[in-house]
Amino acid sequence: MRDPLPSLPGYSLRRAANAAAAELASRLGELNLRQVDASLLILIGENPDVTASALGRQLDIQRANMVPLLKRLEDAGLIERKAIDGKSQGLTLTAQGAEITQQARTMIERFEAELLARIPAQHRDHLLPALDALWR
Amino acid sequence: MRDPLPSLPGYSLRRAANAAAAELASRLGELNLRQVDASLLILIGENPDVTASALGRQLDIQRANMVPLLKRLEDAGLIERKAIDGKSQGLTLTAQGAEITQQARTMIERFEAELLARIPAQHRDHLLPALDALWR
DNA sequence: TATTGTTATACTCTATAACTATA
DNA sequence: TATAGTTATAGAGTATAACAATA
Repeated sequence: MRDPLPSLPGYSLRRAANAAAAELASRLGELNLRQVDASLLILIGENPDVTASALGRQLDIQRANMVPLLKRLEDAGLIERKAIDGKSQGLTLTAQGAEITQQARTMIERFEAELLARIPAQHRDHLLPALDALWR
Repeated sequence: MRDPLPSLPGYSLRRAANAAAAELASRLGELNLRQVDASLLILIGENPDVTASALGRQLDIQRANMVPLLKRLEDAGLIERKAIDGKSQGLTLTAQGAEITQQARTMIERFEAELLARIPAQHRDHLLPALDALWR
């Protein structure tokens, strides 16, 4: 079939992102985590007592949508909430959450290394700077 | 906030793809098209009498999900179906569909050019080959 | 007045299973 | 037996509006 779409960077960007996301989702599934769960756990681990609102701003997730995401992590025993003041809650990893987060980080690092390994060497180091220019 | 995620190519891939998709969606909205509509119209224009199943295979969209997509394009008067044999239907653009498709292609080409222009020159030509290695 | 956390809700996208009819 | 088109449905993901309580 004639298909001019793959020559478009924006189209290839979406297809590559979808392919990578599907593969990572499959691997993180072994830890009963989705990508967004892993992102939240990593950020909470790096920023103890961070608030739900701050996490949402960092990940471009709206406040209202953070509620079920955090509830899921809390129900799984991976994070804890404690009141900072009357209206804010600080989030931290539980011991179990820290352990799962470390496993997820190891898994993600391996995945990222494998992703890069698929890219021909002469293009490899250009991917991240090029992507950064598109969203940061 | 400490955030190690942007250093991960897979994460940046998703963020860049989302940012690009949101912007293109906004522009195509002026033509009352979504990205998937534009992709379908372009492929149908390039491949007259293509079947719904073949389109789905090319775009990794399942047969069942093609039904509402094509119905929408047909209801908008952009595509037509005519029986190839007892079970297959050939899809073609209507005159109006061809016109809208041309407008979409012009819009997309401008968008793609602007995307590439944002990437520093020394990285620009590496993006598409790097992405291709991740999904093709 | 702005922000935090929350509830409720709706819409889109996608995945799965099943069915009919035809090649 | 495999394929094309379709229907129905369920699950994610996301967007919007509104509310109470607090900074």
